[in-house]
Amino acid sequence: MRTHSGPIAEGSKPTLSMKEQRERLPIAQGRDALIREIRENDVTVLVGETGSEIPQYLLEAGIAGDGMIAVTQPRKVAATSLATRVATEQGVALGSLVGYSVRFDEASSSSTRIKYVTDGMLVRELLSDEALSKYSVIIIDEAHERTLRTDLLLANLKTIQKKRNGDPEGSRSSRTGKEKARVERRNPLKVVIMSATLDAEKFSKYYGNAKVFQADYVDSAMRTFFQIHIDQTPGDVLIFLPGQEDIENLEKTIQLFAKRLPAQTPGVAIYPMYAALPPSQQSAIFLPAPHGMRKCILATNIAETSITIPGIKYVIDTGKCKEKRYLSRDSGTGFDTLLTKDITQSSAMQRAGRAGREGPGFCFRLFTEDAYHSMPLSAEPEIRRVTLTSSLLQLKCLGQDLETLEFIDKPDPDSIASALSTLYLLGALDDTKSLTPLGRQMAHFPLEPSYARALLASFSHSCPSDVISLLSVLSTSSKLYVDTTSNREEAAESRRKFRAGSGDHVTLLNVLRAYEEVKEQVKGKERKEWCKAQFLNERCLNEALEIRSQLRGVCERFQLDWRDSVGEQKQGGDEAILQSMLAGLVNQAAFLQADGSYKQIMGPETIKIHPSSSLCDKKVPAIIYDELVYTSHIYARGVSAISRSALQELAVFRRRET
DNA sequence: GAGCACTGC
Repeated sequence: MRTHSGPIAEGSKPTLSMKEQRERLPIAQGRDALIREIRENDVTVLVGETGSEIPQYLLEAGIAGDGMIAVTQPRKVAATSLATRVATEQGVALGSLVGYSVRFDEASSSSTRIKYVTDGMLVRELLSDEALSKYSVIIIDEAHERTLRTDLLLANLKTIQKKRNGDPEGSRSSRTGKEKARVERRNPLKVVIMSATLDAEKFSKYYGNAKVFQADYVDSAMRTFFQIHIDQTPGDVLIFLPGQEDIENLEKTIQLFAKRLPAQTPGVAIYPMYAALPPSQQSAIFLPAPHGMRKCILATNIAETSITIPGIKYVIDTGKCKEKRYLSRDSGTGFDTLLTKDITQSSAMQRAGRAGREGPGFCFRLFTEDAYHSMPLSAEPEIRRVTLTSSLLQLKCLGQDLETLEFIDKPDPDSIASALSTLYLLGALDDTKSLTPLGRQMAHFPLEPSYARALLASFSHSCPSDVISLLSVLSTSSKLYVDTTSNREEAAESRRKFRAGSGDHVTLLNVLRAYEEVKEQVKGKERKEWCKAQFLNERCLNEALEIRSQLRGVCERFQLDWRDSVGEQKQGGDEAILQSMLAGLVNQAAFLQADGSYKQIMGPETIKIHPSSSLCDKKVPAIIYDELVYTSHIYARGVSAISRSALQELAVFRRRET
C-alpha cells in the first residue's frame, strides 16, 4: 500500500475553449479561499493540488505583482509539458506569457510571467541572483519527492524570505521600525509548497508552522484520478466521496476532461454508486469496463462495507463522509443533521483495503498524516447519535429505563429528555413517566412510536385500512422514488398523476393503491415496466405490502378491525387520514409565517419544505411532516397540509404540555 | 431548489 499525490504529468489536447470550460467547472469553487490564503501568508503548504492551476489563479488575482511566478518540477519533462498545457489553457503561444526553462532548452521571453523550471535550474539561478529577485512567487511542486535540489531550494528560500520579507520575530524592532520593514517588503517573496498529504506537516513546521491549506476534495480527487490515469498502469479506480451531489459533480468534470485527453490515452468509463441510485444502474458497476477503457467508480461509503467491487487496483480516499446525527431538544422537537464530516481511522483503513484484493493495490489519501491521527479511531456508538424514543418505549415495557440502565456509553441526557417528552405527548407515558395502556399497545406494532400512535388513532377516524397502507410505505427500508438529478424533472412529471392536494402522505397512499391495481391486472414483466415508467422502486412497493400484512396481523391479534376505509371519498377522506397522522406527528407540525417559511409549532426552529415535496412553494396555513433534516437548511420531508381545525387539536396538546 | 450507510420488529 502506498500513499502519494502529485501532478497530472501529461497535458490535454490543445483546445482554445479549455480555459472557458475550466471556468464553468466546479473546480473554480475552492479558488477564492485558496487565493485569500496565499495572499495572507508568505508560505503556504498546499495539499492535494497540482502545479497547473495554481499559477494561473495567482496571476489572475494579481498576487505576483510585477514579478514572475516560478513553478519548479523535479523532472524536465514535467516542466516542459506542464508549460505547454498551461499555455494552451491560457490560449497563448508557449514562451510568451507562459514559458519554461530547463537545461539545454528554454522557451521564455521578456513577457513571460509564469515559468516552469526544473528545481536544479532554479538552484543554478541562485548563483547569479542570490535573492531570486525577479520572482515574486515560487511554487515548489512535488515537494514530497524531496530531491536533493528541492531541499537545497527550500533551505535557500527560507533565507531569501528573511531578507526580502523581513524577519517577523527577530530583527524588525532592532532596526528603524516601521519604515525599514516597509522598505524590506517592497519585493516580498511568496512561497507555495505543493506536497503530498503525508509530508505537508513537515514542510509546515520547517517554515515556522506555515499554513497548510487543504484543497477542495472533489477537485483534488479529480486531479489525483487523472494522475493515476495518465501515469499508472491499467487497473480500476475507486473514489470515495461523501454523497450523491459530489459524485454527480465529479462525474461531470472527469467526463469533460477525459474527452480532451490525447488520442492515445485510454478512455474513462465512470460508474456512480450510492444507495439512492436506481438498482439497474447499481448493478452496472460489476460489469467489466468497455474494452480499452479504465473503469472509475465514484462511491459513497456504500462501497466501504456493504458491497465489494472486484478488481479495484487504486483507491482515492477524500477522507469525508456524511453522518446522520440527531440534535435533541428536550421538548422532543429536535431534528436530524446530515452533514459532511471527517471519516474515522478504521474507516480510512477499510477504504484503503478495498484496493488490491486480487493483486498489488494503491491508496491515495487526500488528507495529511496529522489529519489521520486526529480522526476518531472508530465511529461513535449509535446510542449517542440517534433518537431514542423507540428504544425508551421498549425499555418501559420491560420495566427498565434509559436513565437507570448501565450502558457502555451513557446516552445524552438531552436525548433522554427528548424521548420522554415525545412519549408523553403521544400518550404512551403519563406524567409520572410510567407506561400507559396506550403505550403498551403502541409498543406491539413494529413501527416508530409516532406512527404506532397514528395507526391507533385511525380507528377513531374510521380509516385504519388507509393509514396502515400509508404507514407501510413510510416504513420501508428502501427508497420508493428512484431518480437522479438528470431525470428528476421527468420522474416528477410521470408521478404527477398520483399527486394529492393535501400533500405527500396521501400521494404515497395513491402510489400504493395504483400499484395494487396494476398488480391485479398485469403480470410480472409488465408490472416491472409500469414501475419503471413511473420511476418507482418495485422492491419498495412489495416490501410495503409485506409490512402491511404484518401490521394487519398485529391488529387482528388485538381484535382490532382494520378494514374500515375512506375509500374513494376524496376531500373528507384525506382529512380523516391526516387527522390520524397528526395524532402521531404531534410535535412534527409547523405553521406558515409571513415570509413564507414555517415555524415549528412546539419547537423554536424555522424550517423549509424540502424541494422534493409536492407542497414545496405552496403556502398552506399549517403542515405536518415525517422528518426534519438539517443539510443546507432545516428541511421538512414528507409534508402534508393540515386544516385550521386540526391545528386546534394541537392546541389541546400544547396545553397539556405546559 | 435537493438524499451517508445499515438494522430490527
